[in-house]
Amino acid sequence: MAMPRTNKKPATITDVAIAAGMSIGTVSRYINGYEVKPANKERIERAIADLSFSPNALASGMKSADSRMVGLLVPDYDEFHAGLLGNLATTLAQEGLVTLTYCHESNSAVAKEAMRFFRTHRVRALIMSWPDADRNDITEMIAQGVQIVTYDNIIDFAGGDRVVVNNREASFKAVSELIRLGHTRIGAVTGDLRRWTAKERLAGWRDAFEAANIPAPEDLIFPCDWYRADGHRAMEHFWKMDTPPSAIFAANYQISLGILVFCQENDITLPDDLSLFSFDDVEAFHFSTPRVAAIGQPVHDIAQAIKARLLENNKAKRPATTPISVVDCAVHFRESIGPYRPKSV
Amino acid sequence: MAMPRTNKKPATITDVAIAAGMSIGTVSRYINGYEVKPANKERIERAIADLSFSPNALASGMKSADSRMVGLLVPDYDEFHAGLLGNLATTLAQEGLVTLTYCHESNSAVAKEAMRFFRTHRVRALIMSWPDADRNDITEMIAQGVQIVTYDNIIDFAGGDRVVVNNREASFKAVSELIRLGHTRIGAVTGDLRRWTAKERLAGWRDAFEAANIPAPEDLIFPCDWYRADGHRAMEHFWKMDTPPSAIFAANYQISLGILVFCQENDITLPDDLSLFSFDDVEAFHFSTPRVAAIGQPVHDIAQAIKARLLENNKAKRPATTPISVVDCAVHFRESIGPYRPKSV
DNA sequence: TTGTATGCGTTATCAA
DNA sequence: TTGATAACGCATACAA
Repeated sequence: MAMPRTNKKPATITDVAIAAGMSIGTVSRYINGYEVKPANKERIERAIADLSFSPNALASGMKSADSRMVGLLVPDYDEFHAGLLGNLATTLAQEGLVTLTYCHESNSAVAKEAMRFFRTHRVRALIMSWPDADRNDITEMIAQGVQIVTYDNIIDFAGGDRVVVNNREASFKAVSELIRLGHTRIGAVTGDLRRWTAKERLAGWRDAFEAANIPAPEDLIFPCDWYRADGHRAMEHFWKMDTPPSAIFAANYQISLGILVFCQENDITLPDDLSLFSFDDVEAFHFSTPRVAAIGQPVHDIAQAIKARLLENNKAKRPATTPISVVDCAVHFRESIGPYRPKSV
Repeated sequence: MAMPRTNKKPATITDVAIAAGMSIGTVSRYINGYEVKPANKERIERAIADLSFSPNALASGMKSADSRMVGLLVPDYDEFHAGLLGNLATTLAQEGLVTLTYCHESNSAVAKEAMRFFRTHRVRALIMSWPDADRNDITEMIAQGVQIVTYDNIIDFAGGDRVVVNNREASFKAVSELIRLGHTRIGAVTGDLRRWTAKERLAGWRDAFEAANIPAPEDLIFPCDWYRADGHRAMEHFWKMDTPPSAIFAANYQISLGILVFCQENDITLPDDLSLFSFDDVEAFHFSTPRVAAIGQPVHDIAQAIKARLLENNKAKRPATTPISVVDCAVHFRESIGPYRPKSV
């Protein structure tokens, strides 16, 4: 029922002090966990309950010049980033930290606006996956003591922390398994090769061939963007080749979904006609037939690593021992990969 | 590189005023969009750029008693809620509003903490899906002028706005289609029947039978919780029956996934052995074989409806014309449903 | 159109 | 251990 808004103003610390019959200093100290006389403590607690007082985080943040907020800037609210956000927000809340989110959609203007937003809100730290971030914004924030943590991205500015997964090694394992299964024509749908992650994942693909002493099929590298349409386009391209790949390594899950769509449309059966290994493990891969082999990024561990960085740097005020944390991925072999079999014509 | 944090303090509005050679009042007005002399405007703009000043949202929010933050309290960061968050955060950002998130995990203690959190941060509005919310918290917040919007949930307190989807009607359509296909033994895996949404969806199931003049098979109602395990348990139960259902209506996607798992495990083929219609449409349903028929909640529209509520109530300061917005779901018929065929023994 | 001055709810510094 | 008081950065009422 939309009733006229009453706007009873929230009780302030002064109200509490008056109700409890003491100075606001004492109340403030109680709230912040300093020692007060047990008798006073009780009276304060009762006053707080009576007035249903809750401290004003804005005022406290303004005075103490610490907002206790951290920003999270993601390209997208896909399954991975939603999971990251969830884990991060929850774990940071336990430390009394708030998470502000912004989604840049790979759009510079939006990202710029996001930076403005985070600066305006005086976030104490900024966690982001945005390689094109404006250098001026970043350096300005760092100069002001904002901790910058980049996730799975390399930006070479001074003062930032980095958390990454072992992209290269995990990719190596996946592709090596394909090679072990007898595949040599293994396509790589790389994602955006201007990005560090894409480069690393492709490097893992190369490593696998090198380790197996097989020349890497450079003609099967398909550079593109990160989306479904790219996976689909890659398949269109591959399937027109004289010797198409017998297996594919896809650099993220959206690309893989695009590949799956193409396979559906063209009656390509996994793993008989094609083996597929994907970076990123999503729910859809568990319910497709066959289930898709995938490299899972451990969202929980990543969130913990980021948190550790934040606390370490803020609590101890000392430089991190190492500026980069590496988190290991899980590699799941599933039914979408199978032994190489020569193409029946 | 972890360098010693410099902590250069951010420029304040006073700094800007000095640099521009005028009073902070003028600068403040410029920032807030009031008219200033063009000449002054230029000087202010330059000063702001030189100092790379960004206004302190905490201070401004404190002064104006409006944090411009809204809270979002969700049970989970699943595909649906992640989508909602994304849409909401993006659309609200366009209005200069910040979204704070908290996930209660259906846990009272966590939810309680979330309420404390939102009150402390003086959110101007709270969007939530939490039927067990503490009445005292709610009424206190409403009294203080916080707008409460419940999503797809009914809490009967005065002063709240509600946004819901047409659960009952959409369910009716889905089940009617199953009946049209010849099914009469249609199971209902209901989710938590203490919840309004669950009741509504079950009511839609009943409506369909009534409209078809068929007695509803009450023995096929399986009350449970909302998770994968519940869908699995439901199937275990059904499959032991003398006359098991030939079709199933599942009240959310997690339940459906549990059902899919059971079918995989027991070689139950969709739609030959069983038809499945699910509430909630997720990516996994598009990539399973067969694709799962589902009712999609239009996350974008829901976010817009919520936004409309927020703006309406805050801009015009008048009561909403109606306290409840209904958003229509899309009903997708897909290959997981097929004509009834008598069970071959 | 602009300047001045007050106060928002806290924390922190200083004496007591 | 506590009380009084000065900031914190900004918006705004009022005066000019």
